[in-house]
Amino acid sequence: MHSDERFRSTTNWLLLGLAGQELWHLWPRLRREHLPAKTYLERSGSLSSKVYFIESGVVSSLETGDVRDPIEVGVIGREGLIGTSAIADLIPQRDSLVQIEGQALVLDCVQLQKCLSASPGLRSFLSRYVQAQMVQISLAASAGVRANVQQRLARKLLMYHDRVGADDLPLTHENISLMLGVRRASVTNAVHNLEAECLIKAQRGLITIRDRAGLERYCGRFYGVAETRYAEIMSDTPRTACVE
Amino acid sequence: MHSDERFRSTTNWLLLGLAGQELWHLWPRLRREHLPAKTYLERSGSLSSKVYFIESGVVSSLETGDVRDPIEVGVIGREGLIGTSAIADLIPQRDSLVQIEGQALVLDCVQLQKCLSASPGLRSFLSRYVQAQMVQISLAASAGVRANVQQRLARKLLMYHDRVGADDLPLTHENISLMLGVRRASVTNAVHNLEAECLIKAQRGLITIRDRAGLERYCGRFYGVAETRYAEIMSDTPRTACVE
DNA sequence: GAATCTGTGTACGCTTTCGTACGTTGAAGA
DNA sequence: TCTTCAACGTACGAAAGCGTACACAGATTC
Repeated sequence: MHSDERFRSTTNWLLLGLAGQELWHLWPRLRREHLPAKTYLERSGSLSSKVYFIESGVVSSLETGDVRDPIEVGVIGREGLIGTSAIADLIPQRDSLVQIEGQALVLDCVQLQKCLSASPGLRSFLSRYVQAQMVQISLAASAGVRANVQQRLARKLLMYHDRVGADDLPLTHENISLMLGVRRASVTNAVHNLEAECLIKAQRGLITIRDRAGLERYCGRFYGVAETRYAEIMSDTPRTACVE
Repeated sequence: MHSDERFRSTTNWLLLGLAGQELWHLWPRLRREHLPAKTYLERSGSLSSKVYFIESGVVSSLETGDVRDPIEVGVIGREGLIGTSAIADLIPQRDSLVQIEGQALVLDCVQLQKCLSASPGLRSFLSRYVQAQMVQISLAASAGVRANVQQRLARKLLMYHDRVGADDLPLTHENISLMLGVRRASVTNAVHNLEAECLIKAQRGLITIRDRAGLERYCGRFYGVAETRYAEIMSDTPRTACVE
């Protein structure tokens, strides 16, 4: 089973976190797929047939509201999956757009449903992930109202940094401005400010993280909570562990 | 079974939407409880032991982030329940504060878990409700970034109006300002503007809806989407119905 | 090498909202 | 009736961000 072991390696945290039994059901049905930048993995309101366990790259979850002016309410990478709506047997409620290319292990929705029925453990695990996503969206709402543009930029960069696992983030100001829901010029300005504090370095279409700790300090209370809660929620000590 | 029928009446939409079988499991374990204003039904990070199927009144879901300056990311009334985190066997991730008093049918979390295990239909039904909540939070994030104070006020009033089912909303400017994350003076101003357009009438601690359609128009794209999607999600035609 | 396009720098007046502060009024308690 | 207090009205300078516009530079295409 040596080659099998190699085959079964992944960088997706959810799959890594699954206990043997659940993974066994799932694994044979997964297919690896490349995720090119600027492609949609799902669109709000359109039936999607696949679920993506992200292994690398970054996908943003966009609230389109009434279609125009979408904003980024979530960021998903190797710690998560695209297609949570399929868990509840629903069509997607948000757009999922690949921001930074990568790859994913892909599962057919029908197969997912089968696995969920067969494995209560998987269902409860993914339910917890859904809650983790709610936390992220919720904190995005909070930051959107209370944080200024610089802080929101810093927050976004940190979230991307977490998921890319490298200091170079291929992002344009234009791109960022659309996600944050601000002017492109405001982003340029904010980037300059962060650069002036030596927290990042900006080149054409590329932002490099220079001082992560500094960025976190800059961001203050708007970064960290979601990450801590993700760890808590996805750790194998749910509710019952909190009871005395 | 005449008296039994009477006993089993409720105004909670979720319970009303449950098919007979699922409701039978649930009903004997429900106890009616009064929800006084300004009380917390659950707090982020603290173990909660109950789930509330709201029958009347309004509860707001607050993202506390790092504790100070909470903001309202969701509004729950007779169409929903408090305690979605318990479905995934997790502790609450947000605060739930009773804004307008009412009553609820209350279920113990342990009982809920039993019912969920016994009834897959219930589980899938409540999973869908969780998705509906995500939609609401997501749209709150969108509105928080893109809408101005007046629009956000209008949105909030409409959401409360939906849930109260009457035109009188007992809300103070102070109260609203905390939820929207703006100055109290900004709310006073926004209230005046809506009043000037004869959309509402404001008295001390009370806002009366005068022209709901007008409010919706004023609010534009920031109201309606969540409500439509709630209906879609909770209707008994999930995914499969969308496949040709 | 020229043309073109995408990404970035920058500026200016304008609007919204903020921070702060103080005055007024309605309602409830003494 | 008087007091007290929560709720509301209002004001003013400051700051953040917007809309718009135009110029420039690196990269790509022809």
